[in-house]
Amino acid sequence: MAQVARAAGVSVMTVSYAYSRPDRVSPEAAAKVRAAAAELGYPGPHPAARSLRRGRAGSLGFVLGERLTYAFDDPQAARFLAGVAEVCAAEAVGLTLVPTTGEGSDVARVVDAAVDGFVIWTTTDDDPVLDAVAATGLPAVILAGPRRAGLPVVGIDDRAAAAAIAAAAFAGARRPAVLSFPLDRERHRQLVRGRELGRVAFPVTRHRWQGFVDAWTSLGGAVGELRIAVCPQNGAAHGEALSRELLACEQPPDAIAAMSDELAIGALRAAEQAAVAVPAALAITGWDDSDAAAAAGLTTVAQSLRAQGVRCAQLALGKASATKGDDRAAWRVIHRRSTRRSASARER
Amino acid sequence: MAQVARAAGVSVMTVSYAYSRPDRVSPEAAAKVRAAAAELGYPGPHPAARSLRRGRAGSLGFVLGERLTYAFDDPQAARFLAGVAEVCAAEAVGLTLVPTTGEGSDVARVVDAAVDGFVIWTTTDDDPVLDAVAATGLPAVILAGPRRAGLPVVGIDDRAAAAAIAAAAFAGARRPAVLSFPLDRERHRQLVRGRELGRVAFPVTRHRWQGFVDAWTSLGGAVGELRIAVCPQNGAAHGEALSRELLACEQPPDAIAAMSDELAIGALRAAEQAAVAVPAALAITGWDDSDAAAAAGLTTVAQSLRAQGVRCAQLALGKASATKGDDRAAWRVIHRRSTRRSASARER
DNA sequence: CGAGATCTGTGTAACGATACACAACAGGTG
DNA sequence: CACCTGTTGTGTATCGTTACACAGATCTCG
Repeated sequence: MAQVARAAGVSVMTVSYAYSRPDRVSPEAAAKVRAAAAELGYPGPHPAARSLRRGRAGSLGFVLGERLTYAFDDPQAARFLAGVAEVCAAEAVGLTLVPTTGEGSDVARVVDAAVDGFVIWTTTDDDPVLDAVAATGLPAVILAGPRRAGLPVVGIDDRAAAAAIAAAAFAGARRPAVLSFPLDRERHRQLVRGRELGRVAFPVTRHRWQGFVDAWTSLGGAVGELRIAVCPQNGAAHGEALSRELLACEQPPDAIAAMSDELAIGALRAAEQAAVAVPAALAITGWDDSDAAAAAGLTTVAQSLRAQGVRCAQLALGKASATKGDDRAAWRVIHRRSTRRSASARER
Repeated sequence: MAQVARAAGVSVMTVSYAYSRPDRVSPEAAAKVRAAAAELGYPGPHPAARSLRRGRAGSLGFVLGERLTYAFDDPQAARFLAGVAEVCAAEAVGLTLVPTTGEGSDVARVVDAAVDGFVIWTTTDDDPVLDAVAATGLPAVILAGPRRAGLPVVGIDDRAAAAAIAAAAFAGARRPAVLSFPLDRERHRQLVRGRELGRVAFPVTRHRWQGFVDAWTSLGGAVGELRIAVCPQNGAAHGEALSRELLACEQPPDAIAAMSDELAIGALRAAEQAAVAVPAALAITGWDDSDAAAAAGLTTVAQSLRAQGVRCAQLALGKASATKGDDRAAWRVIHRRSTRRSASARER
């Protein structure tokens, strides 16, 4: 920059202003600076130096407990990130996906991210990444996730929503089952009975599970009767595989509540292959009201992950102020033909 | 850092080494530093300062000519980004999505991104963002896009692949049509005849179009007979809407070659609704071999955008060296039941 | 016509860290 | 015991900007 200043016959500050606040310099001076810069091949202010001096990075950090590619493998994450990205674009701020591998050693990397705040994808209660983020002292918002002193949480009331959708799924059922997200980072794929579940490290999974239990017990059932199929990841293929296992059991389920539309659509496919009638012999519910859910006629929980992404980003960038307590987003159950609507209506 | 050094009774350099190269200091010194840092609430080295001094940012930039949310709205972009993210995670480097709105003024923002290199999503030939990226002097790789002096391009031979898939789509057809990506940033949604196309600013769209023309003319047809439906964005809903328009014409097409599986799946839906038999009355082809294409029995071009993402990221991070000329990825046509396979075989 | 407001240009002092070179000391070795 | 090697700790210089305060020139307006 000093060289450009010399070549242009002006001071460094004039050069600096020519880039960062063009209205602060005369058109002539600006022209001289541009010419000198072009001559010398000066690429403009160095981002790191600018960021150091200004005290802000011009980017929002996004953190997952999972390995980084998860952000693009899970459709729910993509919907959420679209909302985050929307705000970033509007504020002319970058979106930095902090590199994570899903192993423990990532903590240090969080600290190395040049960002002005963090949005944290829902993770386990004890994820060390949360401590690392908190240690930076930067504003951070957690999606639907574990609560951490001082950090706002955005999300819906998963337990209540789960109870509401499960009421539709389980009405008139005798052998209910659940297609679940992972319980923790270790146990990834299995079939369990409701009683044998043990500790569930992911708060979202835990809350939805609790809601499903609420619904079933309030219909007069026992926790032990609920079967739970844990899918290793969100995705129709996983839902299909686990549903096939469920349907191959001696006493196949007659109702499946899934924690996402993708898993539920997998269940629909498995039912079709096994020639099981939906909803007559098997009621199925999803979660999220994706386009595919609408096309498939799936009863589901409508929530806008995109809107929640927007909210998280605004909070993390200080463009909105936090509400007292959690930031509860709206949700509602959408009844479609994958559940025995009339039966459910009769029961009430 | 100076404060921490004083509190710990060591020099600043010892503190610095304690964070960046723990093996360089004795365990005792490291412990003293940790203790002092915890005491003072020192959050660790400032990323911008570190980045300024070290001369690297620890992040890879991703640039789209479109508005930023496009990265999560287009399934193809998501697949590609998953590959990019994979490399970033492995190299412990961040992935910074550079904010763009799709308008002209974004150029300055590219320069403000603290990154070590750029991966550029396919864009128009004259996108000013390309100049801005080139001006930074940082390594940059363009996906399938316009070629720019010095910047490597990664992609498949779109023209050849388009000719190959269109041969399958158009075999035995009399009224061929194309479901296209946008032609340029202005004209977004329309039905055109092959002749009236004018300049196509997106190289990918142009090359595929040329390939489609190659195929049709080599079957003895004329360019003017080819109809082209320009979809405003990649997505099944757009493909469906435009296909409906095509099928509602006086002389509906009997073959549709789409530039993506998503568009093609929209065409399949439109055909179903209009009760048009596929492939008997209407052959349909896609592009990309997504899971949905396999499920729908769609004839398509298999290419791995994820692998191309990996390649781009490695090149941009200097983890692989460029080949001479373009970096051509592999592709092949997968024949499924959406085209008249036997007819096409007979023709040969 | 003079007081005040506005515009434009300048010098200095940080922002917070690390590369490098060197010093001090420990231990191993012939 | 001199010599070499490896380990650990330390100062200094520097990375490239921009905030701030101030000075001079020009403009505005009663």
